Amino acid sequence: MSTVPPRPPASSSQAKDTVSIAAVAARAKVSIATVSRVLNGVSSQFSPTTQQRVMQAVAELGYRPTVAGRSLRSGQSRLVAVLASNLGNPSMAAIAAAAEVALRKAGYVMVLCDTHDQPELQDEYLLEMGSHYARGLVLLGAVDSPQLGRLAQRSSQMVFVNRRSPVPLSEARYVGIDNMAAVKTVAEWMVEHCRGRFGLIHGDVRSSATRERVDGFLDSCRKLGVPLAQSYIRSSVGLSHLEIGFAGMQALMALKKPPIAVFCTSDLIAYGAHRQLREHYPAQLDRVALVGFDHSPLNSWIAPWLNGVRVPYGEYGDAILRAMQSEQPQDILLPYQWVTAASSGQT
Amino acid sequence: MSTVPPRPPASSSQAKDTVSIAAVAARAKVSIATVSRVLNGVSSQFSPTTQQRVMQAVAELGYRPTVAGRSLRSGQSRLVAVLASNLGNPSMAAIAAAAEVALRKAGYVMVLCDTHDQPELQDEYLLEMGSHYARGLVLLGAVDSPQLGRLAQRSSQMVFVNRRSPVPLSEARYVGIDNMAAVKTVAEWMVEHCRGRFGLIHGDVRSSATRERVDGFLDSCRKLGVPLAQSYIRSSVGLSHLEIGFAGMQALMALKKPPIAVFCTSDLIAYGAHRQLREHYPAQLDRVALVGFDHSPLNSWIAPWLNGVRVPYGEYGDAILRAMQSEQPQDILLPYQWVTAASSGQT
DNA sequence: TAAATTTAGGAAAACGTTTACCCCATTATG
DNA sequence: CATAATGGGGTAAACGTTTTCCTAAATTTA
Repeated sequence: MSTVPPRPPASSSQAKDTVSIAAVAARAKVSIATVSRVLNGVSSQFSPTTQQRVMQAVAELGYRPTVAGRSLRSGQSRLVAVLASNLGNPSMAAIAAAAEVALRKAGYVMVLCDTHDQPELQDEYLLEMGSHYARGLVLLGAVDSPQLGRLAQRSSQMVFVNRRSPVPLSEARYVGIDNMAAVKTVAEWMVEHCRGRFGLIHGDVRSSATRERVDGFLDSCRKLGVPLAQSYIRSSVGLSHLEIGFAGMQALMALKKPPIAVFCTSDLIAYGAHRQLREHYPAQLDRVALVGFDHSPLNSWIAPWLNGVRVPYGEYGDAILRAMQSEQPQDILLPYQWVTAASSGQT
Repeated sequence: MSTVPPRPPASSSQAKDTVSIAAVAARAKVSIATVSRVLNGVSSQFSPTTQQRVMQAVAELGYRPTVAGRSLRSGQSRLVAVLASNLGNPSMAAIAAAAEVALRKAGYVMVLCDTHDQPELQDEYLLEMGSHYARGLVLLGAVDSPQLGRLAQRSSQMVFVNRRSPVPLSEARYVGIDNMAAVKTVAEWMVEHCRGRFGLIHGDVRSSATRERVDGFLDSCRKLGVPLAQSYIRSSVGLSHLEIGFAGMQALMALKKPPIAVFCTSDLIAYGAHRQLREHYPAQLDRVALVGFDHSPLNSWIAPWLNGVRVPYGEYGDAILRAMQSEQPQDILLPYQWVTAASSGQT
C-alpha cells in the first residue's frame, strides 16, 4: 500500500481558455471580491447595478468557479464518497444509484468506490477521500480497518449503511432496515405455513446485517415455540451468495426430512437455492417455498416464485442524505414490506 | 439550470490537524520544493540521505498531498467522470463497476453520475466535471446536448461507451460490442432453428446500439433469404425495457401465426416477454425460444431459458481505460459470445 | 452642520501544491 | 590552475478561490 498516490498523468497542454473570476471582475468592472460575494450571496446587499453587472458578466463568459481553488481555500468540497463493499451485488448498486440522485439534488457530487471487502482498499479510499476534503463518507458494508477508527472524529460525516460500524464509534450514523422486525414477520409466516418443516441458509455472519437477521430469525422461531435444529441451518464461507444458496439447498434436501420452506438471508442466496431445486429436485420445485431478503424489482419479472422482505432501495438515497446532514448522529430504520409470491404479480 | 453551483455547506470547523508539505519539509530539514520533487520522482537524482530523510518524514507524519492544491497548480486531477444514462439498468451498473476497478488500478478516481437520459442533467454534469479538471469523461449512453459538442476539443478525453456520440466529433473514442457481427450470429441461429417463424422486439432506436442491432438483424435476415414482416417487429416508446418486452410479446402472440422464437435487443426486454408468456400463454412457455442481448451472469441462475449474446461487461473496464489513455482516438470492439439456453448451465 | 454610524466594495492575504529560476559546490575539461 | 559543465537543492511565483481587513461614501443622529 503506497502512502502517496501517483500524480496525474501529463496531458498535452494546459487548457488556456478557462475563464477565471478575474476575467469576470474585469468585464464587470468590479473587484474579484465583489464577484465572489455576489455569487455566494454573502454580505447583506449590493447595489442593484453592481449585482446585475456581475451576473451579466458571469452569463456572458459562462463562468463557473473552479473547484480546486474553492476547496483549497475553504478546506471543503462537495464530494461525498460512497464506499461499497461489493458493487457486483445488485442491491448495493441500487443503493448507490439512489444515493447518487439524492446527493445530486442536495448539490453534492458522488464518488463511488468498490472496496471489495478488503480492509487495505477501504483504507486507501478513506485516505484518498480525506485528501479530497470529502464532505461525507458513506460506508455501504464497512469492514474493520486501521483508518476507520482514526477518521471517526474527522470533520466529514460518516454514515454506515446496512452494516453497522465494525469499530465502536462515539458518533454513529446508521441507515438500514429493521432486520429484527422483518425476520419476525418471516418467522411468523413460516411457522404458520409449514410448522416445523423449514430451514435457513445465511451468508457471512461477519456482516452485522446477516447476524441480525440470523439471530433475530432463530430467536423469533424459539419464541413461537418452533426452535430450529442445527442441521436445518446452513452456510458456507468463501463462496458467493449464489453459491452459498446452491450448496446450502443441496445439504438441506439431503436431510431425512427435507424442509418445505427455506429462509435465505438475501435474494441471491435464494436464487442459488432455486437453481439447486430446479436442476436436481425438479419435482420439489413447486413444493418448497423460498423466502428471500431484498426483493429487487426484477423479482416480479423473473423470480415470481420468491417470497421475501422488500427493502426499499429507492428510499435509501434520502435517508443517507438525512443521516449525513443531521446535526445529531442518528439511526434511520427504513420500513420494509412483506411480499408473498402470490401478491408480487402487480409490478 | 443554474450556471453556478452552490457552495459547500458550512461545516463545524476547519480540521486543523492536516499535515501539509511544509510540515514534512520542516521535519526533514529540507525545502518544500525538495519534498515535492522527491515524492513526484522528478529531476534525476537526489543524495540518498536527502531522499531517505524525506521519505521518513512522510512516513512519520502520514503525509499525503492535498488534492486541491495539486490540481489547482497543475490544472489536472485524477478524477474520471462516468456519466451513465440510467444506473437502474443492471448492465450499466455492471460496466460502471468494471470501470471503477480498472480506473482505480490506473490511479484514477471515478465519479459516477446518472444523467437519466436528460440533456440538461448531462450538461450540468459535464460543466461540473470541467470545473473539477476531470481527466476523463466516460459517456455511458450519451444523449445530445449543447455542451457535448463544445467540450469535444477539451483537454480531458471523452470516451463513448455502447452508444456512439450523438454529435459528429473529430476525435471519437468508442468502446462497445460488434453489434453487427453479433446480430448476424443471432439471425443465423434463428433462421436455422425456426425458419420464418420468428419476431423482433426492440428498444428505443434513438440509441445507436439499438439501431445497429435492429438494422443489422433485419439486414442479416434479408440476406439469409428470410426477411421479417413488419408485423413481427415490435417496440414502444416511453416504456421501460421490461414493459416493452411485455407489451411486444402480447402483440406478437396475438398474431394469426405467432412466432416460435423472438429476438429481444436486451435482456430486460426478454424478461418482459417471458413474463407475458408465463402469465398469459403458459402452454407456450417452453415452445417459444427467447433470445436476449447482454446475458448478465445472473441469467444462468434465474433465467436459464434465455439464449443470447453475452456482452463481456468485466472487460469494459480495461477497454475504457485503454481508449481513454491511447494517444490516437480509436474504436474498441469487444468480443461477444453466443450463449444458448442448453449451454448456459455451467457457471 | 458636525459627528457618528452604516454600507458598498476594494486590496491583499491566505489555502497547499508544482515548477521556473536561481545559486552553490563539486567535478570534468582545457 | 582557470574555467566550464554538472548535480543538488533552495526561493519564490504562480494556480483560482474566499475572506479579513480597510476605506470611502452615504446615511443617520445630535
